[in-house]
Amino acid sequence: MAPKRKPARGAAAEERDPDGMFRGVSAFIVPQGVQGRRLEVWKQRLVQMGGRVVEKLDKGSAAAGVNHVLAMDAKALLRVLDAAWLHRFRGSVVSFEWLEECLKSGERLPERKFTINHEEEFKLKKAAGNGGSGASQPAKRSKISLRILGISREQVTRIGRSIQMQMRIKVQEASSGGPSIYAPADLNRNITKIFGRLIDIYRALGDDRRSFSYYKAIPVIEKLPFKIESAEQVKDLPTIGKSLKDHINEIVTTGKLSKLEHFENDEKSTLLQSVKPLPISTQFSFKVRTISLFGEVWGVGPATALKLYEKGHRTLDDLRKDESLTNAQRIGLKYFDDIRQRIPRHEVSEMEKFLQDVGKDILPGVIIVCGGSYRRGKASCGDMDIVITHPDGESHVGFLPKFVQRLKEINFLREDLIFSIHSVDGTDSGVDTYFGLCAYPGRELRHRIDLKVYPRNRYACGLLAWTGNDVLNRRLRLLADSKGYVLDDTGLYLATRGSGGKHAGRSDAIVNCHTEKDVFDTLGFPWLEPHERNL
DNA sequence: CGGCCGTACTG
DNA sequence: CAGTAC
DNA sequence: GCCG
Repeated sequence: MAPKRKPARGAAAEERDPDGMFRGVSAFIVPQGVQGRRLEVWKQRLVQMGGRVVEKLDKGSAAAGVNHVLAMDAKALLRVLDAAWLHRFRGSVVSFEWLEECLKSGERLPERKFTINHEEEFKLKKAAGNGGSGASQPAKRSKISLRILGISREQVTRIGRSIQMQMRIKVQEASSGGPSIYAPADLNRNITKIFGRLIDIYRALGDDRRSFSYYKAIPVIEKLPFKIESAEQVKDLPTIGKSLKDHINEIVTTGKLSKLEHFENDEKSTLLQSVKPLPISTQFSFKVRTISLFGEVWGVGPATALKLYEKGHRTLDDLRKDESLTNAQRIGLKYFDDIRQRIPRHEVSEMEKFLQDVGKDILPGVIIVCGGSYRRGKASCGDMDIVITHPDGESHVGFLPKFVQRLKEINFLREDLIFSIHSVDGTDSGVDTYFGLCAYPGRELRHRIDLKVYPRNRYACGLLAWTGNDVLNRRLRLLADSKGYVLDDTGLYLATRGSGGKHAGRSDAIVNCHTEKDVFDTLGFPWLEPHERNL
């Protein structure tokens, strides 16, 4: 991210003493509970005396060198910043009193006495009302024995599943004890629920970009410690622009969103609408739902889902009869219900161990790690992402085929989706890939599993990419790009830009990164433990 | 207004 | 190549 | 959809 600092407005008029008492202070100011006029004066003073005011806090990443957060009190503070962020924040969090006293006395007073105890306030709030959630995640290896027969068969509504599942998980994790860090719960469900539906609708229609905009807004809204009652409270939140603000306004005033009603009731509002003048009816909701359902089949995306719908298919059973499906799609269909089931963490843990045992038998020293949401500490996983390498840098070659074969022999791997080998010929950076279905030993229920084998010198980037989450991946890649690199799961490269502007390509040589930390360091991104990568 | 991660497999 | 997936 |  290009470090664009915005000089505090008005500071230009006065001159600035870089050695003033606020030298080194880089502050974000929570503008609540204080008059704007007064605020401006403070900002001005701060800057005049060597400080810096950061106007916008880019949450998620460590906000551009901010080392002070100033607020009226804990309450105001938590209105704007979420507890999790504050918990991670290493600088001082002090009340405006500090600023006032410093200005009054003319010297920089110790900050200790003015520290805002937000942790305490948060706990109080939590105890008082809605249950907060713990960002606990220790996730030690649970040595639970395997004879657990029941598989939770919660019937997830087809529509809105992704969001709901995310929430469910969050709640699940929350219930384990530990120091309470983390954000509030359900307030504003009225809004996020509707956005969740929009996400699915737009995704089903193939408008991923738009879908993603709603997707990004949800966590931002969820983190708010209060119930939104007016669009005003939300107007300059990141990810919430004109349109979303209007949506929120409508939802909080009328309780619903006409746009969504349209989508669900009225055919004519569709984006996919072609020439035919379809009769107004409740068909759209049905169509969206159906397309959305089809799109949940592995290998079926928006385009294919639409084609299938227009062919007249309406149910998954209809699809089963269709001849045009690819191999993988057929498998996805056959095990549709299986794949949908989430895998309890302890089972993933056992399967990881199992894979390690089988692996080292074939190739001593082989490193096999389960990445994905499992590595990020989640309580349950949608699939398993297995990342593999070997310390010696060469004997990983040819491992995957043997591994897969063995895993099939012992009935762990069941169906193939994709299988490609490059370690031998050296193409694709020598990365071998297998996507398929597996079953927990002794069961038939299928799970999605991905196996990726990397040469040791590319392993760090592979592990990083396959641990995710996708938001972090995107952020890192963007950051890499801004710093003249190209990052993907096979390595970190020096970008070779053509004479023009755009990314022309990348150098052949990878920047040496032995560990994930090396990648973070090279990019200048603050290190995040795997469990901190749930952005 | 254009960009929105970057790359590989399938058919 | 478009579509899909990660 | 949002952002610069």
